[in-house]
Amino acid sequence: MSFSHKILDWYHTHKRELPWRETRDPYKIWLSEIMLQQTRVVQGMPYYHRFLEAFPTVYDLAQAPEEKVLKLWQGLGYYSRARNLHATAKMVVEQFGGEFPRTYKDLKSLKGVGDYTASAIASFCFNVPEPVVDGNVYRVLARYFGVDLPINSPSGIKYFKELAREVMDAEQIRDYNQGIMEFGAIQCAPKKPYCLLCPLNEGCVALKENKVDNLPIKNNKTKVRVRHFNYLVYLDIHNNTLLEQRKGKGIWQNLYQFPLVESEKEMNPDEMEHYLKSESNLQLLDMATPYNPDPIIHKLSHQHLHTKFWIVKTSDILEEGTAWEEVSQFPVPVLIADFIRTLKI
DNA sequence: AAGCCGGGGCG
DNA sequence: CGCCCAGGCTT
Repeated sequence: MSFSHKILDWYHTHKRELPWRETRDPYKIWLSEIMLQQTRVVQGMPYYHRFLEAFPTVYDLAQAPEEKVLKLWQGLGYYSRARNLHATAKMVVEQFGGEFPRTYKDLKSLKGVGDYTASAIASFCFNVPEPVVDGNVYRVLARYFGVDLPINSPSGIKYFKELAREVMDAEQIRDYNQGIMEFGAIQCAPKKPYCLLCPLNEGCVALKENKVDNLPIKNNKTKVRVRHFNYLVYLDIHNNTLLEQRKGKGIWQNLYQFPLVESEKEMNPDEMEHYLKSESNLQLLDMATPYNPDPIIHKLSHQHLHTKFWIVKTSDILEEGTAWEEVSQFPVPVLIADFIRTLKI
């Protein structure tokens, strides 16, 4: 039996029942695919249901304010996905008459839709014979065929895409694509796959050559950058505080936060006092006090944010401020959301 | 070609 | 603590 037929057989026996597998509606498929980029199924699932409830159609999503989209996305990470999701909803409504395009090429022109996602939507919804190559597929192909090209090198990416196209089942592309990903997620797992009862163990090069733990190959380990954040949690006598929206290039674009002072090293109360006296026009009631004397270390995949929250009480009225009760309405990073939850006014 | 972009779970 | 997750965009 061929590689693809073994995948299909395994899939029909072991597939999980996932909501986006019960439909061919490109809106729902697209939504699920964007959410599942670099995200586990269990993590994305509740967001998927909440989004469909809030935005039943692409028109509802297109008409929503971006803040509402970001708020619903809060906690899922990689927020450019949410901004691109919103932009694409508008594109579909305005340029495609509310209907998703049906070809790989047109799908790939949508914001946030790259090679994988275009192939996924085209094959799942419209039976277009395009192979999907995600992290699962890289692992399955690298092991089964014994490919040691780095999966994140241009030559590796090209090679795996061509290999995926050669071994796919074009006649059953929807189930085959879902099947090979599911096989990678469940059976050919990253760590400790149970090769003893794998239906593909007979032809698996990695198993034969004892390379299962060494494939796939991936280089360029990301190194972590350490930053020191000081958030100024202003409070006036009405319990109003200040929020600002993150602009520019870096992390958390368009999300909200308290006014931020970034420093080279951890700041102590004297340094903060000095900073506030020189940079702030507000009348302070007493010294700024760190809510957490030991920095909270918020870990992103490529940055460690050593963070102190400073309570800054002022006798002035924060005219541009936000009532503390309203703060939780804004889309914020998890770091901020956790703090808001724990602070008792 | 390399870097950047979140948050969570697991061994 | 490092790796991985239904990747994509920017430089």
